[in-house]
Amino acid sequence: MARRKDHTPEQLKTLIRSAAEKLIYKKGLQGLTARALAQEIGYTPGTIYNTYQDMDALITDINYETLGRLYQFCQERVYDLPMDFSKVRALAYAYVDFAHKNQRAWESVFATAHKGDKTPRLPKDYQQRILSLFEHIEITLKECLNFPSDRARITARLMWACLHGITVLTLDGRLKLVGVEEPHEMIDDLLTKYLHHDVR
Amino acid sequence: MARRKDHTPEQLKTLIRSAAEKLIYKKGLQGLTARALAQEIGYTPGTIYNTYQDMDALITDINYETLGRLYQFCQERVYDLPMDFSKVRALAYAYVDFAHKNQRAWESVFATAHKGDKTPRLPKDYQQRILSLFEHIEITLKECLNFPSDRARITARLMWACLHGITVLTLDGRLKLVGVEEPHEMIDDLLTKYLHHDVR
DNA sequence: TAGAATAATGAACGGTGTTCATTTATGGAG
DNA sequence: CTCCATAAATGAACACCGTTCATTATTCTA
Repeated sequence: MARRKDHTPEQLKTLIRSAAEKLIYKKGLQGLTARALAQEIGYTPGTIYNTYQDMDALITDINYETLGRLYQFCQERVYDLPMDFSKVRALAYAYVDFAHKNQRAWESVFATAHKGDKTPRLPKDYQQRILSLFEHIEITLKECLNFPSDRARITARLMWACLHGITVLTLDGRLKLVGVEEPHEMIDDLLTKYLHHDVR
Repeated sequence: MARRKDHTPEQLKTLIRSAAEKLIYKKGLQGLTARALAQEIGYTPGTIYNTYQDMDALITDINYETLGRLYQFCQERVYDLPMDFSKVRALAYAYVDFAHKNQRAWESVFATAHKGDKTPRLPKDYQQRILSLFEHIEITLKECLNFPSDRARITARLMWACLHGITVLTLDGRLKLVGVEEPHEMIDDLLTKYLHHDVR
């Protein structure tokens, strides 16, 4: 068949993306193959390549979507909280909670693909979305803990790195062996000591 | 041909492993394929499967080796340092420095393989080697900063998580965009605030 | 020296991403 | 209403991937 026009190009793109997200949710990145995806949406593999240049572009698109959801998730968790330390903590909790609730999608974002040597420069929108996450922490530090701008910048990045490490280690089933405590406890420990150093 | 016996089984295992490490060093995990590896050592793919059950077992073995090198690297960096904060800091530096010097190998260790759902329980030796790393930090905290045992345990894990996060974010070329400062600076910032909170 | 044991092979299977000539349904023009 | 240009979907094909295993060639043993 050809030109079925069951879907407009945009509908098709959405269809592909949501089917791909479903596959990642169920089986992880490994489960996302062109053929499985095609089967899922009732098309053949070739069709996917009319919409996305390659599977990598699709994955990047999904990761972009995931970053957006992460951002929104963090926003909703903290927007109505008082402007004090509890808001900073809630923001940190939100990050690891999102990762745990969306494990496979989150792993996909940070999977070290590194196909060959080419560092695949990410699209500008994608970069901007990452920056937004940093800015959110940065602003929160300024507003809630009265951090000066430069200090907030540095701290935001360090905080993110630590959160990221905590998340990786608590998510990765292989490392369960280290007896990691609940991530929230680790965050409490980190924040009360690291941040209060400045605050007091 | 058959039974060439150019190499004893052990020689062959070493040959395979070092050739595989070379491939990972040059091209990353993506570059390590059974066929490329066979070519590298002058055998055919089938031969590899006489030595290793599958490619995963080979990778696990290499990662085990890498963990050993990491441990030794950290030891050598700190063993002759005075028993104070500078030793703790040197240990943290050692971790990120090793990761940067052995980028591809380090990535291989922490690559979220997750083939399917099966969490591939790691060999006992492998687990022990990870534990050794934690213990090294733990002991250092006790000896250099007079941490009580339980506090050292918790702090060692948190410290490792943060180091890990810092390493990931500074290594991943895709995330260069966040303007991460030198990892040493981040570590200084983290340690002086987080650890000194207890020390003072 | 004959035969058993074993190391290495390489063809084959089912999987992957990707390309592209071909086919086919459709929207518009005559 | 018919025809055709256009666009959409196909599916066969290519070059890879990990893995298996009957076969082959070599060495060791008796």
